[in-house]
Amino acid sequence: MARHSVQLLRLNPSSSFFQFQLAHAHMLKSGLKADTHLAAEILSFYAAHVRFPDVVALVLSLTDTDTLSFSSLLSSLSRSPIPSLAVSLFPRMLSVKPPLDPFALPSALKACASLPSLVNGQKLHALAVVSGASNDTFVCSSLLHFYLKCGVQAEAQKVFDRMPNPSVVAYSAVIADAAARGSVSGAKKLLSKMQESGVEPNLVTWNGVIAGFSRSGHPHEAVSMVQRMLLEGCRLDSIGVSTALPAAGDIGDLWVGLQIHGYAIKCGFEADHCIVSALIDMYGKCQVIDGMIRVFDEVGNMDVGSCNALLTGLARNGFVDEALMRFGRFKEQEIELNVVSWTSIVACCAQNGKDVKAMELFREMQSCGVRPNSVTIPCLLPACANIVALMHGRSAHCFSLRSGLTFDVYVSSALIDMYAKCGRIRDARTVFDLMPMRNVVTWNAMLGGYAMHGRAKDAIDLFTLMEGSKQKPDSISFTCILSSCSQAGLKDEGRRFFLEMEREYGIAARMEHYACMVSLLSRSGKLDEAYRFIGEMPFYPDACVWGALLSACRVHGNVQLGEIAAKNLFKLEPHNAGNYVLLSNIYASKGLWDGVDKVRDEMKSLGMKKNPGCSWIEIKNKVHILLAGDSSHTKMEQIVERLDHLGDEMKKRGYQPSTDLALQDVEEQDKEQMLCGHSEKLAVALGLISTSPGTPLRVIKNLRICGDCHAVIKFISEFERREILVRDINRFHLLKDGKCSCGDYW
DNA sequence: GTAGGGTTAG
Repeated sequence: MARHSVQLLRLNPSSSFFQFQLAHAHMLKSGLKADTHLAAEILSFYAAHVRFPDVVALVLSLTDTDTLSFSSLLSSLSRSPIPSLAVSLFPRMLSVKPPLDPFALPSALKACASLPSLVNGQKLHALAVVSGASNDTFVCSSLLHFYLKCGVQAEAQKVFDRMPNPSVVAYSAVIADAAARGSVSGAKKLLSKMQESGVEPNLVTWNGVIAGFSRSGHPHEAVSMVQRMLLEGCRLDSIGVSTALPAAGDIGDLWVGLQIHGYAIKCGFEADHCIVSALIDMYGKCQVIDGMIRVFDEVGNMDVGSCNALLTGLARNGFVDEALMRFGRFKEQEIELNVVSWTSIVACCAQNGKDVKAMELFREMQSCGVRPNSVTIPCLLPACANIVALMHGRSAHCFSLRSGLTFDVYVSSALIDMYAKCGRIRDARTVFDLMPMRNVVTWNAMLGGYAMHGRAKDAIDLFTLMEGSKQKPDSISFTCILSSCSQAGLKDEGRRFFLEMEREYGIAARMEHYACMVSLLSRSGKLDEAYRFIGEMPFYPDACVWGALLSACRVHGNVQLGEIAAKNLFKLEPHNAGNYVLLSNIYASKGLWDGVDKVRDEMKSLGMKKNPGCSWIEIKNKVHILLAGDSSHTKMEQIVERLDHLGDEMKKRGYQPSTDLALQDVEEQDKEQMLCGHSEKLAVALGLISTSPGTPLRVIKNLRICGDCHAVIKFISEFERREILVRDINRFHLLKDGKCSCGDYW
């Protein structure tokens, strides 16, 4: 087709999309040398109609692109939702003569930064150097931004250092980056240096440093920066307002928050979606529920961001049902809920004991077509871990693998924790070993897993590995290793770690470290030493410390120290019935029934009831709950029958029930009956009758496993040839062939 | 026609 026939198409801005496509098609088919005028017309049409892929297709099809303005093309493509399209034009851009339009580089770098694509950006950097453009202010600040975005701070620093007179933009970028890395002094020094060299910070500088401090956990610094910018004559713009509000919320200073709110109203910023969300968030963090709801209700059109902020604010303040109710209403109103909305509601449930609901919502979000991301998974997994829903946890693992989320440290750390808490310590270790990057949370999850499982040797080996790695142990790592030593009765090792913590790592011992040491000493029989240790603490011991001593007194039958520990606990935790029960058990084990009576009377007069024992067991993807002495389960008759049968078998083998563990002073036979009703035994029996022979069982209990149940389940593991895993409040017991992984030391 | 800053989920 001849050129004139194309022109016959008479393109003008009001031509239809079809006409433009037709012209494009003719150009391709006729193999015409580019008619730059026509091409430019088609290009601008495509760009104006957000048809960016068509733009690229057209440019790539042109044979003569000499006079094409790559800088304007790249500029619009780099700001498009698909910046990779800009990158796809690079080869063509480099082949034209003259090779480089000086205005094209910054846009091209912007595209590389937003992807981000380190390799392509580095090529552009090289090109800038070769073509002598590397001293250009625009090119330098683009390079700076690109390297910071790719996380290559050293390169960014080099670019900055080579700038003879850094611009405001360059200063702003490095200052914001220092602030975001949490370097308060670094950011402030740069700010001073900038002002000394005669460059005044502008709104972007201030907003950047405020956002950096706020996100890096320095909200006080962020707020003081707001005050400083005001003193220096800068006023907050709408972006500044939405940046400053989360910081005000984080320091919980309602007065600051109210002032910013008032200012926002004065400026007429109330309609800004980001500001509305930030306001709701601020009121939520300051626990001003009515303020939060008022802001939400006053916005005319519903924005997902403000809905999400409201859900989080409600959850944060314990209004879980209200959050669920609102969430349901948002769905009915057909608000386009996004991944943040779903993650918020999953987190809300998981953090407030609604574990099953959290898992249901996780499934629902997927069926609504919303893809969970690297934040959703760590929010969900603790719910699976809590109720040992291994199948659900595993399916979240599969999802993460398929979506490439396991590379995220938070996802994998949460997986380690989930597997460990579901009794799959080896799976936890596999996840750990496969991780390309680990942070302190990862190491602690694995160490904590070993501690829970009583695998002291593995914990010590891993701890040694950690000491030799780049990641140094923190206070929590030491809690894990001390707890491992305490579980296994490794007195000398525990002492060594305790000393090493302060001497070599400069970590001051906290309450939980003392509690571990007290537990370590007292449970290995050194009760007096443990008591002396408490006396030498640099601060007042809390309930965990006394609790460790009290439970060791029960194991060793030490009445005198038990009474001292209990007396302190009654003062610290007047409403915790568990402490009364423990003391009573100590008396009962020594046949001191007067003491038992006294404790029972005291409990009665204080209106206290024993916390009921409760166990969970997952059978075929369904979680069953069993309460001590509760006969409401539909299969209770069969459960009791099975336990009776097992009891007979045990008696035949000379087994004696350990009756000293029952709370009350009752007839021997009744005591035996009561022990039968413990929830962990009921759960195990339910597992036995509901699964095929040989299936391993996993049970969780809300309290410490009772000594009699421990003995009975050990027997069951051998008699029924079952591997039974019991997770109690403190640790795991893996019962197999009549033996327990805890070595009867717990 | 070229560079920089915002809310809500861990």
